[in-house]
Amino acid sequence: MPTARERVRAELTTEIADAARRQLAEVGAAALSLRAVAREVGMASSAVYRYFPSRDDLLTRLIIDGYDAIGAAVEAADDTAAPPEERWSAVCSAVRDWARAHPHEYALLYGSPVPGYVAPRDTVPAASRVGIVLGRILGDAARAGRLTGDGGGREPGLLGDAAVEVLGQGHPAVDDAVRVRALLAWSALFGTVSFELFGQLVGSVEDGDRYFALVTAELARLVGFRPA
Amino acid sequence: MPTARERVRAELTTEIADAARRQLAEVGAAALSLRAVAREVGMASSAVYRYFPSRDDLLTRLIIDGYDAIGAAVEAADDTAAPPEERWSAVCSAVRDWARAHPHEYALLYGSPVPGYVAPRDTVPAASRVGIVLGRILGDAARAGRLTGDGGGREPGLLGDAAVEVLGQGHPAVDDAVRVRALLAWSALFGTVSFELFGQLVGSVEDGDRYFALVTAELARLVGFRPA
DNA sequence: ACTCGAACGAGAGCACCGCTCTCGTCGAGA
DNA sequence: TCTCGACGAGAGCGGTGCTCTCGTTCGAGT
Repeated sequence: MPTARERVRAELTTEIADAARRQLAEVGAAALSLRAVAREVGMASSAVYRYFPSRDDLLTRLIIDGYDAIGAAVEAADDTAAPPEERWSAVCSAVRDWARAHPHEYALLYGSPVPGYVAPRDTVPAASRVGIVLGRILGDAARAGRLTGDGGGREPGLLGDAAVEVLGQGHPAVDDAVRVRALLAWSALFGTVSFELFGQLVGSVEDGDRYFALVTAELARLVGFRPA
Repeated sequence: MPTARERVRAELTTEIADAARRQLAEVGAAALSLRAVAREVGMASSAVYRYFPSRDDLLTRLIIDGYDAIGAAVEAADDTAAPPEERWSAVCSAVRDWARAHPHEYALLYGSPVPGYVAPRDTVPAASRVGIVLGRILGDAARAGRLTGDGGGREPGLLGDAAVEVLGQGHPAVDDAVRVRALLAWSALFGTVSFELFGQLVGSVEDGDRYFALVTAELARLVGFRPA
């Protein structure tokens, strides 16, 4: 059971993180100032260091929270009773919607890493949640016979254990070629969202919604989902 | 003809930009310090402002130079005499190689935009070079009958004029569905490179070279290139 | 119940940053 | 030759991350 001191410490820690998240949403990660956060919560800047050893640690907290937030949004959007194609497009839309609602947080998660900053191991589980949802859709589709597989096999040394475990595990309809296509679809999804968010498609795409719908359908075809 | 004064001014401008590029390669964009650049070229920091009105203008110069550099690399890698599939994979590899050789520059170009920074119009032509090469490959393939098109048509309001002009123009084998797939392949290419560079694929992909080769082949299939 | 040490908040200070202003110099065109 | 603009240097302003020191306060062990 936590003592009173630990409780108020935890409260203050989340209060600082919340203020930091508000500032992140306003000015972005690179302009996030620990001193301004301290001002917002009414502390001396030096006092914040009792709770976060450095600005990078504060950012790490925001990164983990961000991965958890987009992971939760994606999980909530995945209706496991729906057919794979619909689940796939729902998950894609959830990613895009979350990114558009939280552009600075998205940039912090999937944009250029802050220079000199290396993600601690703590971020890995939270960061995996989106990929795990995709893997679950893939696995369910394979079990339901809704996945067009090559029926090939493993290509040793190509993929890591994490990818194999998440993507289909040992199901015969999911070989390494399918896994590569799934990773490609995942990368393409985030590439598309990033391009839209970072303005790389300005002048080329007029109707972002329609374009994105076509892209998700194309990616579903690539992964191998097929209608019942 | 430029006066001596203009000449030495231009020289000093590029010398500052070169020093900034060196520092960019070392510490990244967010940590790029105008004062440090000034120290490297042996000036007072205030003197640099005679050549670049602000740090953002210096970054803009680096961005334009970066787009030109990756554009030149891609153009050099495109052998117009080769079959479309080979040209496509060569261009993809050129993008990846340039990105791995200049990670901080790549992050500056295709990562999160520096907060508060909006790309001036000057950057657009340089930024378009890579896309133009892709469009040229697509158009050549269509003219040579090496492109599997839907034979559909335009979808008004979906794509911008820039995309239509660069991607296939009016060739019947290139309709808007093909253009969407080309844009998707373009986004997927940069999504893949970004994920590799920013560490999002750590643990999932062991052999980056083989994975990338498979990805480019898959994307070529997606775009519709077919062997002779 | 008391004590002692750890946790805490505040303040001053260091080195650095982007940027502005002023001032002396120097050189090219009128 | 004179003049005015371009130039470089320096000081300075407000901001940053981070450290150190100093009282205070609170809680756990005796």
